[in-house]
Formats: sequence, structure tokens, C-alpha cells
Amino acid sequence: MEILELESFLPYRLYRLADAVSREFSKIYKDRHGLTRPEWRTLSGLGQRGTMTATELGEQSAMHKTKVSRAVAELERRRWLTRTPDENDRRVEHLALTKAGLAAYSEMVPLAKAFERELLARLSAEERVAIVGGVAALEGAL
Amino acid sequence: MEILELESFLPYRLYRLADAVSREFSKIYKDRHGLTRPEWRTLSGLGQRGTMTATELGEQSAMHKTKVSRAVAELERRRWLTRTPDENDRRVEHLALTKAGLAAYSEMVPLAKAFERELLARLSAEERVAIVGGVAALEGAL
DNA sequence: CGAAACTGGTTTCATTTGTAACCATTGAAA
DNA sequence: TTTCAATGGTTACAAATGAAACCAGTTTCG
Repeated sequence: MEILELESFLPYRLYRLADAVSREFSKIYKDRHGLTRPEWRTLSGLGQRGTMTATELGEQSAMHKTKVSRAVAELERRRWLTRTPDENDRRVEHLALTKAGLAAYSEMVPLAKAFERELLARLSAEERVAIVGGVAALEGAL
Repeated sequence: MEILELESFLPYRLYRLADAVSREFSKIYKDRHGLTRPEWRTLSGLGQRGTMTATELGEQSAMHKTKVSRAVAELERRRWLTRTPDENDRRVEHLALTKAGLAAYSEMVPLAKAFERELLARLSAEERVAIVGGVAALEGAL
């Protein structure tokens, strides 16, 4: 009978790896500020781009619109972001971080960068090229 | 102010990639048999190894014991696996697939392999080496 | 022995998620 | 211009998850 070796099956390995990395990284936003992953991505997206609509946020950070909606609601509750209705289309809201939101963002950015740097630092130069290039290639293949 | 580019941030890219691949792959076990990921992993683990305890399953497939417990309960409900109490330690149960479980497993294995093959087929030989090697390297770094 | 401490596995409860239905508004078509 | 499809965003509900408490059974060690 034909057998599948789970440990070497790419979808499984990829998922397990991403899960482990993400779990480790989540400490930065979870332990410090009690953010969920969608909330972190929302904060991060707005910090990076300045202002975005919920739909744009969903596209940029690969989140379903319900996740975006809930994350935005929570960040608003914390007064980390504000909504500004669009002039022309009253369905649309432009989101932007408040001072408090920006403060949290700029506190976490260096930590995030350090995390990535230290992760990659455990690899050789060739391995770094391999993982980054390999991920890019697979992304492109989808 | 320092900015983080989410789109090129490795933890994010890795997670998004794994999520996309996993989502696509899940169709094989979800659409066909209505299995969840933990259930699929449990089936797969037992199909591969023949017999395992819940704890071993958790180690092999990187699942929390509550996930294993629930997945095993569901597969048992379907009569896809049976439990046999251990002779010496009455806390332990040895799990094994029934005929029906094995049938489902051997039906899905070729589909899983084909999925992986077709995914990798979209890459060049160098890219394949890169992704597989890169993933292995990062796994090792954790 | 007999009281911890530990381990395999299940259950409970709160939180997170996904799907689908929904509301309001806009754009296209008749 | 009225109707119908599409779009931005929220909500309701069911299912999946994680953490911690829990229930046997086992081991350790005074």
C-alpha cells in the first residue's frame, strides 16, 4: 500500500514551520499589548501606508474582511485608529492611526525587525538566499 | 519614523504562503470527506505508522493534545479507527485504522502526492532545491 | 506502605475563526 | 427613473481552537 511520509510532505512542513515562527513572533505583539494577529497586521498595515480603507487592508495583509472588520473595531476601541468617511462614497471609511497607535507601532517595528534579523542570523548566507528565494518562487507559483 | 514592510517580512510571507498552500490542499480531505486538518493528520499519521498512541500522534504531527483527542474521537465515531488499551499502562491507548479508515487513507495518499508534485512542478529545479532546502534550514534553526 | 508528583488523555470554557446573511450605498441597465 | 446587480463593511451563528482544570492511572521516594 502506498504511504505518505508526513514529515517530509511539503504542505505540512511549510505549515508547521510558519506556525512555529508565527507563534514565536506573536509574543512581540501579544505579550506586550494583547493584540491578536489580525490586529497586529492592521496596525502594521496602517503604520506602513499611513491611511487605508478596510478593503485595502484586507488585500495588503491577506485577511478576510470579517477579520479586518473586527480588528479595526478593536483598535478603534483602544483609540489606536480613527475612521474618516469618504467624501464621495459613503460606504467607504479611511482608516488612520492615532498618536497612541503610532506610538505602539513604532515601538514594535524595531522588535519585529530584530526578530527577523536574529532568525535569519541562525542560517548561513546560502540558506538565507534559499529560504527567501524559495518562498518567493512558491508565492509566484500560486 | 521607522517602517516595516509587511509584504517582505519573512514571518508574514511564510505564514501567508503556508496558509494558501494548506487551504488549497485541504480541499482534498475537506471536500471529499469533510475532515478537519487535525483529523487528516491523525488519519495520515496512523496510515503511515500503523499504530500509535495519542501522545505519539501529537509529537509526530505537531498537534496539541486536545486537537489529537478531538480528532481521534471523531475518527472513532466514523469507525475509521479503533482504540486498544495498553496491557501494562492502562492510561495508554493504541490507535489503529480500521478497514474503512485505511480505505480513505489509501484513496487520499495519491491525491496528496499529486498535489505536492504539481505544486513543485511549477518551479524550476533550482527553485525546488531552494524551497525544500530553505525550509529544512529554518526548521533546523528553531 | 502512603503521600506527593507526574503522565496520558478528556472536558470545560472563553476566544477566534469562517460562512453566510445582512444593511447601506453606489453603479449599470432598461 | 426605477430596478437590479455589485460593493464596502458589519453582524449572527456555528465550528475550531487554546488554556487550564480535570480524572484516572503510575511512579517516586520518605
